[in-house]
Amino acid sequence: MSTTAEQMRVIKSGIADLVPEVELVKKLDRGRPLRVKLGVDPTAPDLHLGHAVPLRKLRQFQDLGHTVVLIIGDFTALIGDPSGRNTTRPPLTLEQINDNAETYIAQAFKILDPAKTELRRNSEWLGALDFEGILRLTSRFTIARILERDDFAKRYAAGQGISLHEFLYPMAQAYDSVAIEADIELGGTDQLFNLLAGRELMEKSAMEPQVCLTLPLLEGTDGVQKMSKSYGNYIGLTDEPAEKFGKVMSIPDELMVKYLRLCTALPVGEVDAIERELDAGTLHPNLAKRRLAREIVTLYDSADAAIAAETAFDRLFKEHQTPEDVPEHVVEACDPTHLPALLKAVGLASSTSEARRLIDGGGLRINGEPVAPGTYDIAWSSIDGAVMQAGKRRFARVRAN
RNA sequence: GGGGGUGUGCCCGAGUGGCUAAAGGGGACGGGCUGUAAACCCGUUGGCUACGCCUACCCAGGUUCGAAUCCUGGCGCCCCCA
Repeated sequence: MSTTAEQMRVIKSGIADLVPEVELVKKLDRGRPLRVKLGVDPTAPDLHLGHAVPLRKLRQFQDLGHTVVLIIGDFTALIGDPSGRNTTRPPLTLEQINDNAETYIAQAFKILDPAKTELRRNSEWLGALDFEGILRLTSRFTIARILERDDFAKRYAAGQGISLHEFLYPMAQAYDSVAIEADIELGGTDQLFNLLAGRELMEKSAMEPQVCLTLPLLEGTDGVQKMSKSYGNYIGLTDEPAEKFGKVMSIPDELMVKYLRLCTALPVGEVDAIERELDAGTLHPNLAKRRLAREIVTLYDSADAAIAAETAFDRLFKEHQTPEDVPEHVVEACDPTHLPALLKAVGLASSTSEARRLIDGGGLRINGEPVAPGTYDIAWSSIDGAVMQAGKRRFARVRAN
């Protein structure tokens, strides 16, 4: 195992906060593997790079020789983490939770080392609590303390209503830490309160309290909102390599280093070097971003897939050629063909109205040729087997059945 | 238990009887520029084989020539008092 100083350098790379740092140093100095906790909500079936951030950090811990305790919050999902939300979440059904948990685990092990991972579900101990146990647990917290949590405070002040069971979320999560005897718990910055609750509860339970490590929230491809499926700005771990590559290329420059640090397996020193070169202007941002996109595709798919994705990317955006794998649609031949209906049928537009807007806005090309605004009927001969392009990156080919 | 408020398009938010498919902003989409980045400029943003028709302002009724706007009942959310 490497020295404490070396470990700290890796651990601290890219993180938001570490409270308290001295305690982690003390724990590391003992030279024993730490129990590193991450609790996840099986609320979304598909993981994206945002979810992967804490998982990557866990992987770094594993590579340093520590043990990861991954807790599937199958019980807390019944509450739904209110963090960062301004409304109560609809609770999931047990079936949804179990299904989500399955896909979560499968995807998480694309990042984690199974040999150094202890997989637990918190229904194991939370489900065993009876009402008395719950009363004992809740007696350790005060309303005033809970209301210190930023999002609760805001919602309370704004009169938005907080369901009582949401108050229990931090306590349940804290109890997880007690149950598995965590040395350190990871989470997003919006999790700090919950992490500290775990620390406090451990102290009150006469245990050595866990250290809290927070990671910055990862902005999505829009560069503003945190990455989330509901904002449509996410890069999914199971996205097609070409799509993954393209999405990474579209992130704002300012986010590149953050992505390199939090989403790739590059050594800390190398990321530091890239950052310096970017700041100094000796490395072109576009090259750095390509490197980033390759790293990410390589990580989740393969090196070959990364090369193929980059080639396809250049073909499309540098040489302005149509991609090789255009989805083909078989339709009923019709002469003349009503273009809006066809675009809708092949999925290039969600409605005929939208299709018309696309045409009238000059956003439609057939075999690379722009279609004149107002062209709604078109001869079948000019579209049979042709590649239709909507905007810059959506393509479809049509054939008669 | 009592009193009050509020509910508009993807989101925020104007509108209090006709000129409203509904101001403005955000977002999104399309075009230009470019490194598919950012910034900036322009256009679009309910549906429909479409110079017209249909559906829309929480839901259901009603008043009216005409309602998102008025009335009745319901539902949701919020506040205050007890």
